[in-house]
Amino acid sequence: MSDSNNFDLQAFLPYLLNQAAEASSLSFQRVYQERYGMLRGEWRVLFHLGIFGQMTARDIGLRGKIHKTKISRAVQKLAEKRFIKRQRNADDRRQETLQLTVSGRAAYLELRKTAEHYQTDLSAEFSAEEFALLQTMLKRLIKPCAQSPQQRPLT
Amino acid sequence: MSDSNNFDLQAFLPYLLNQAAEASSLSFQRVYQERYGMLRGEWRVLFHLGIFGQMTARDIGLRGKIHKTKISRAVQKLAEKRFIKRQRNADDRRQETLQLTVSGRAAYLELRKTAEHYQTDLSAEFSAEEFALLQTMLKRLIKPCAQSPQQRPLT
DNA sequence: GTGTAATAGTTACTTATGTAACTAACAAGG
DNA sequence: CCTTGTTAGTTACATAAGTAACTATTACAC
Repeated sequence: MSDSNNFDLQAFLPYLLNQAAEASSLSFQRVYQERYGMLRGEWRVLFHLGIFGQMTARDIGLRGKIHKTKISRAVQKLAEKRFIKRQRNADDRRQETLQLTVSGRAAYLELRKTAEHYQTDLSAEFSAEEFALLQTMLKRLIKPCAQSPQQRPLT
Repeated sequence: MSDSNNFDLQAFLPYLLNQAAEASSLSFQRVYQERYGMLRGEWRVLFHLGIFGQMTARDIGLRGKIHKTKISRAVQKLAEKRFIKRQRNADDRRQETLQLTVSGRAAYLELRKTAEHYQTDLSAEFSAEEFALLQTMLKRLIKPCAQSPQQRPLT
């Protein structure tokens, strides 16, 4: 066994997950990229603010496990696009409170609708039970592997 | 509904898959990176050659859906490390036949063993049926999204 | 207060990678 | 042959992103 050539790369979970993540991202990516000129980090920050309201960069990083330099850059781009408003916090002047502008909220709602449709399409591949199980299993995979604060390149 | 804040980012499949892919890659990455100084593209090429024997860069790209420039760079690195042997094909002198050297095969076998252990650990989180279903579902997600030949950044 | 440590966020530097342009080799029609 | 088109693989250029160093601010001990 230690020399037989029977390793199944297509069954190796990190590889499989990576391929699935790539494949499942393509269509959605096209929308936020071609329509709003956003990168991955940007839509993620946008969604965090759309969902949770005003947050600091730190909050977003903790919740989304995103490295602070990625957030810093995404925030700059989103501010240039006038999608978010930055306001230094009076209590602690190191922090900045971020929130969506009107057009930022519009972009968020538009992208959220796209995401919902996309999710519907993806889930149509499976039964409701299967899909729910898939989500549960993925969440279980995420938790135990205590993710390092720094984000690393994928396998 | 179009303005309510109930979108669940943690349930959005491209996001979930991405997080799961990242989390599940970390430990394995540590091994191939710290032990062999390899990047993602390199272990993938190494595994293709370990599993399928000699191949051209083109073959690897087709099978693994990896962009040719990534392969070209990975092949260079692996050749520098003396893990693969490159040989111009006599029939068609554009092509190069790649195969593992003895030390390349040793690295492959070592990493494969690591991968197998790692896979075992991951699968221990679930029942055998659940784990098999997870793999099946991921494969189904990969197929329909006809992946573009160029690899794109993840969502 | 004063000094030390910790935190929020930015920037510099290096490396990685996608895109497109390129070289070299083959194929096929004339 | 010679031209046109295609393919295997590499390289150049621009952009993305991780690491570490940095600035500014706060917290805490003394």
